[in-house]
Amino acid sequence: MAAYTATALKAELNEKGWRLTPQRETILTVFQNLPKGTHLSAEDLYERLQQEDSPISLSTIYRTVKLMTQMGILRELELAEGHKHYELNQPHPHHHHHLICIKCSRTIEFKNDSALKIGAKVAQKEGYHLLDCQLSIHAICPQCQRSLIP
Amino acid sequence: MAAYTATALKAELNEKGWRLTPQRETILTVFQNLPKGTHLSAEDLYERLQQEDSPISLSTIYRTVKLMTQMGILRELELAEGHKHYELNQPHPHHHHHLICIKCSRTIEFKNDSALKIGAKVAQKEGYHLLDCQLSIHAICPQCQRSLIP
DNA sequence: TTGTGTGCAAAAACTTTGCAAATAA
DNA sequence: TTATTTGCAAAGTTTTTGCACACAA
Repeated sequence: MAAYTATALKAELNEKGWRLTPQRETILTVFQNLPKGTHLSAEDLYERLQQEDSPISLSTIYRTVKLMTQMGILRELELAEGHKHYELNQPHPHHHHHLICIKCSRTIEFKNDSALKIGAKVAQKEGYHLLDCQLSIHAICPQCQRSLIP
Repeated sequence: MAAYTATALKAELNEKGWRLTPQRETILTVFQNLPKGTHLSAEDLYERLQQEDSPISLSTIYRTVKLMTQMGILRELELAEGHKHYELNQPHPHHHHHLICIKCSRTIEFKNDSALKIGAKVAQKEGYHLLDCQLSIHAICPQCQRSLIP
């Protein structure tokens, strides 16, 4: 299941002088066990851990998701107004993009290899080290097109 | 210069029962006169209008950029931590994407027709009404790769 | 004339930070 | 041992909202 083990996480952290803590391991595990298509906000993650009786403070959650995003382990998604969502940053065959309704936030995931290739090419050309590549389509879903509510 | 006139804006607003106000017209003009590659946060726009002696309240600015984004006139960019940036949502030959350094926010714009085409195709297939399509590449720029600061 | 839009101030929502205690290496 | 990490509480930032007045249609 785990594409990325605690051992690998530890190695990568240590390489930069950071440490593997139970909190970091727990958070990684939560994301690895999430059903496909699920993404969590910091608050979601906080509540989920409380319910699972492995509470982690909100500060630590914010610090950890930021760290993991910068390591390329998580990706930060802008799916709805007001807060960010996170999901595992998966490699090629699982990598995907999002079509998002700006009215109701209904989101559809889709895969597209060329978008990913374009991203890799542009990053390489400019000498940037690629972390994540997202094709985000902002649109209005069929239901909201019909709705009269602004 | 203006790809989109005040008259066109008024027509589009009125169609939905909204009104063309001086504030809305001013904000559209600011974006139309922005040099290529410039994007403004709500606060940037607020300060700029103050300096130009056409002050508009922050609330109105937030309300207006949101409205114009939902109309497809502006696009909302997630270029740096903490706040959104806005720019004109321009059609085909001017449409572009962003390569963003997650450490220092250094941003490079690039054009890519296929990314735009993919976006249009996916939206159509799902029956969504397309507003904006952004290929966002999150990466670390050459300078920040060399830097030792975490 | 009438319902929409604005500005103000206050509140809300989300995220970050300082610090002392805990802990991974 | 010692520098990193955590949790807590407080603060910071960005954005939204309620309301009375102004104003576009």
